[in-house]
Amino acid sequence: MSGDLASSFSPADIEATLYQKWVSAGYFTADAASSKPAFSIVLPPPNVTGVLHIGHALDQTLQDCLSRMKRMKGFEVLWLPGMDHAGIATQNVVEKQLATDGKSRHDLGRDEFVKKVWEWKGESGGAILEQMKRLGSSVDWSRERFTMDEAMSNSVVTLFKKMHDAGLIYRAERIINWCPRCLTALSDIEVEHQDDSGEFVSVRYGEGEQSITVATTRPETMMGDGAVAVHPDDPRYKHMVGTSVLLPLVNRMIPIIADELVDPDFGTGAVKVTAAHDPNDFEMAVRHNVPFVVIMNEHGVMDGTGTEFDGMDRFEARVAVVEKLRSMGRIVAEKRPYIHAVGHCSRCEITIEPRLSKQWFVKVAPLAKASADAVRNGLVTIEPKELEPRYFDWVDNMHDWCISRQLWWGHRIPVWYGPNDEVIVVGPGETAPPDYTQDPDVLDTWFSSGQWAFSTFGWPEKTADLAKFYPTSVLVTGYDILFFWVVRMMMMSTFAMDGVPPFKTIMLHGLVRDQFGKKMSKSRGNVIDPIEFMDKYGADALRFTLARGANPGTDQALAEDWIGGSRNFATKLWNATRFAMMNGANIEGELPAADSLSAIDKWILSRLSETISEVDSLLEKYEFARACELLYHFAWDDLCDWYLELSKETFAGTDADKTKRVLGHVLDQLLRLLHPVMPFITEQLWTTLTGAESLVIAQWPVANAAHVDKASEKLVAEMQEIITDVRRFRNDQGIKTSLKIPARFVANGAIADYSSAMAFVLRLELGEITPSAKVEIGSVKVEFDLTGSIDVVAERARLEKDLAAAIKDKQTAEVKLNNDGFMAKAPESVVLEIRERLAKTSTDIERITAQLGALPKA
RNA sequence: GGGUGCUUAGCUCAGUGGUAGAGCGUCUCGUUUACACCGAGAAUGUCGGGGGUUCGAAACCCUCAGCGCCCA
Repeated sequence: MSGDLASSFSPADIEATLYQKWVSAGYFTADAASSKPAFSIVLPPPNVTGVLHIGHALDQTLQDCLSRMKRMKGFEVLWLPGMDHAGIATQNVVEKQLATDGKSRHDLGRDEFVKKVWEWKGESGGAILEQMKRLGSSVDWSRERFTMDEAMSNSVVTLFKKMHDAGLIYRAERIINWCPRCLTALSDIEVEHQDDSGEFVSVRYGEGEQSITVATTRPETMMGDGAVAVHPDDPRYKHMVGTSVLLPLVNRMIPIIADELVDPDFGTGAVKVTAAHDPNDFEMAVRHNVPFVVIMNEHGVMDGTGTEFDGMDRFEARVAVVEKLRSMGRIVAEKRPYIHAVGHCSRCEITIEPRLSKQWFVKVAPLAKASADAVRNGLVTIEPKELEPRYFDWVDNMHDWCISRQLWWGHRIPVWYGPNDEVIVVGPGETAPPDYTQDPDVLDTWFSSGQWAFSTFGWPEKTADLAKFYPTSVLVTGYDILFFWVVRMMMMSTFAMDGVPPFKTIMLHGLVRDQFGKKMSKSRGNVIDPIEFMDKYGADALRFTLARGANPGTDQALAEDWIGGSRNFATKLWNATRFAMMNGANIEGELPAADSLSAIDKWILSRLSETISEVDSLLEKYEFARACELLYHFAWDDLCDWYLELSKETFAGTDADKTKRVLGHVLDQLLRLLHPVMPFITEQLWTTLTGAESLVIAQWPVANAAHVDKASEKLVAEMQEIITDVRRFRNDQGIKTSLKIPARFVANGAIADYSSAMAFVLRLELGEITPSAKVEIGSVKVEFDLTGSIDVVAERARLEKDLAAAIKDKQTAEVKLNNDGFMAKAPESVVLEIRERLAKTSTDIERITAQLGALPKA
């Protein structure tokens, strides 16, 4: 049967074929009518413009691990894939394409442009989904969704109307984040704050007694000032509150107002109030009836001030205004560079301009409260729990959400305006009166992706999918989008689904960083391309590395060397399975009864049983890293380095049937356990070993408690100690590993039965000998007949090192046992353990001392 | 400024009260018929500093220092 496995493992030879096999067999297709319990995950939809990056690879590896494990556990698993239409990002891509022909979207017109975007999507969009297949993601392709699909659109319009009717959507004139390049409003989360180098200028307003100095980073907006504000308790300005000062450049009188919002310790303690161009100023203006003076157009160009600055870009104007003020002697102080946080468009990086405009908003307070309560009441669990405070911090302090975008690519706002300013929301299947016109804007992308957990199941129709798979079992995503997407999913789902949140658990993982823990970025040149590494090392190696690094909620560093290490692990599995099969490992019939097995067989079954229960419980707790670590060491250390080695003597003999069966069982179970993390290689090995159809639909291992055998574990631990010590002796003595040494075991009890197994591993020739050297471990003595004399210096060094270690251990134990407090208060088991340690070290010291004394003088 | 983490072997990180661990790297030896993508052996840590609690602290508390992230 081993002929079925190539002599070396080549991932590229099996991956694509196996994936195709799984998809064709329909293993990933969920059945809503199934009687099995449901386990569902919706894939956080990647942008249609995106390519697979290492973060996706991590995210999907973890989701696939869970999906595959649950499938093996007998759940009806649905992992639903799809993509996000990514409004601004996608529109930008297509606009850029048009620009190469010197065209803008306006040259095409709205309908033509949207058609163009769809064309682009058909040709180049969604490359990422093909790349997912490389990873082995077990998603249900028959249910692939796109946030701009008609069904999604139906959901979006229905929910918009429902929210509007509930008073949760309103239209208002507010200061919003405006991108002067994308020419659209943005929500708070689409703005990235960076520390920029700017300037901080103090300008004197007014004349003589009636003057006040304001400090600002945005002098160019002063022509839009409607007031100057001070803190009500500020003694410097108290007498001026209620009076007016002259606003330079435009020569307008503006009032001095008092507002708590002003920080008297900041700058001069007096700030200009530019109601139409700053969110804080806007708030103050509303409180004090300060007029809104608009001085800039949508492109960020000065407009309507009636000064020479009209027509200048905002940054040009900033310089020019300060220059003019300086010539007028009105600049009191200047500070450059002044480092402060400035908002940038997350899509094009241009500086955001706060802009007064009429937009649609979601009133988030009641939604956010329901979302917070769902977690507080335990309806939804956040894993790891340490990230809960971050979640609460966010949902408890949320601003209303601006959802209208001045774009063409997206779900059009289902609002129509009548000739006399009537406003109606047109739901699915409804039509607006003929003389009405639709709002030209589209909805924020998050408004549709926020519905992903139920719109994908066919809501608002009462579908079988919805009934079976909502709420989803777990959401797996990076903590970096907790506030972007997760919170929106929570809010919209909980509202739409009558209080049932979209998932039972939110499992948050960290970011993948470079080998030094630095953020990956194009400019640093430290970006790891998952495709490149899958080509080089195989998908399983990449997946194993990522899963092994995935400690809950924390970032992980990733280096090519470590992926190489996982590839080595895959190769190890391959070779071990090949070797096992060459030796007749099989799964025929029942496992032999425990009392008929050797201690070595019983030991590996015991270790297997422990590994199964630990790995299972760790995976259920989303402890991927620790689960992988256990599997790695069970496979490499216990199975390969010890069990296979210790079994070689048995395989060389005539009574190997039971061991062949045990080995077959252990491999069978191990491959099942590893399958969720390393689906390809395990499938190949397991189907070869068992001849069964597929590991994808095989059963998840269940620990057999009866196999746990502490006595055998202790015995094998003793054997390991003996073997290690003899190896060290051989090594210190410079005896070639290939050289067989005549030797004899002097041992009593169970350990004596395994002399030949140990001798095989150690390359000792057992027989009656005249000993010329020995190694003693506890009560076991291994004597050797070395033809020449031994290297006394090396042997003395070895023994002295052991002696020193034993003396040190003995002292630590003595100190504890002589400590009255310890004896009085430490639990009995601990005291017992220390006593045993003392006894062991004492005999060790005696024995080693005697051995040292018996050594010939150098 | 508000919040929240982190500091353990050369690097990246596990380790929630009982003799300090892993992977990668390093050194020595090795063509032992699964595997050199391997095997065997070895070296390496006042667990950031200081104080405290405790019979016992890498772990719990206080404090200082340094680094990071999120939000403003």
